[in-house]
Amino acid sequence: MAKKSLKKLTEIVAPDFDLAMTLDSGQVFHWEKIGNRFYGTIGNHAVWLEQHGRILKVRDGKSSALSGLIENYFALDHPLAEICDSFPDDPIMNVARSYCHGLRIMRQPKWECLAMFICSSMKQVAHIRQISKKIRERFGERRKIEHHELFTFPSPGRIAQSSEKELRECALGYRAKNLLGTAQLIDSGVVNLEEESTSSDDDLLGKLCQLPGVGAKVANCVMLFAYERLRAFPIDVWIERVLRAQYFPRKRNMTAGRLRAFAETHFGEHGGYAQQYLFHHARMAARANLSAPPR
DNA sequence: CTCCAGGGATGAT
DNA sequence: ATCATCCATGGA
Repeated sequence: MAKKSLKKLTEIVAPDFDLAMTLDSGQVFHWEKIGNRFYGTIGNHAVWLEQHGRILKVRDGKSSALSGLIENYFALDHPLAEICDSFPDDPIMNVARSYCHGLRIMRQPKWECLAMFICSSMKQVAHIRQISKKIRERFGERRKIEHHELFTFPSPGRIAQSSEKELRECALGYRAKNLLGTAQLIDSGVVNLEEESTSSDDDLLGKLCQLPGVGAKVANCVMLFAYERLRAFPIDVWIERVLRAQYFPRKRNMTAGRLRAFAETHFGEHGGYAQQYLFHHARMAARANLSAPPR
């Protein structure tokens, strides 16, 4: 009885959910796939997850059942069918919608999401994942789950008391100064990420854009992935290419501003979901073209 | 409005 | 083994 393990295996019913696609869609960067399992942290909890059809198996590293935490993190309560129905009915959107079945926009911890998207600027997904790993290993807290070692994401205070030099050693380059500056603003209380939960979309965008290293694209990612602002429509080069090619193939002088205005009205109240589906589909199509290039 | 630094992985030669 | 490419932000 004394030796009884505190670890728990939990099963969660998760219909309309694709764990692998969700974790590989460029919204989160620290999950590691080993065999059929995905290892990672949710806040301070280390877990692994395994999907079998509509069942999600979850192993917690310490104790306590975590179904509520998991359901919230992966937004299993989002009415996905309704959301997909709200997308515009046009050819590229229809392809993306059927390709991305089960892809959900997660609810990530705000600071962790903000910090990673500051690090993401001018980087490709593979490299962002390495930066995430290095920051965690160097500044995070160690957690063990079975024989695996995972690290939590360090607090703003922990980053604030590090140095630009140390951060540069995590391959951040010029982003080190931005991450440090933002961590200091949050740690000192000048900016309170939790308090902004009640701000309007416009106010939140404005607040986020005041932080060093945060422009419109990063701010919109954080709004979408951590503040559940499902209208937020981040426009990066992938999405810009899709919008230009699919909706304005012959217009040479579509400015960035006009594209943004179009996106905000065309994709509706769940524009962020539509963006994520277009983004993921475009990336996967490009990946496929590497082995079978056109012509 | 345009131009450009910036860093490290990844793909091409 | 080098060379080109990918890319958000911020400042000139």
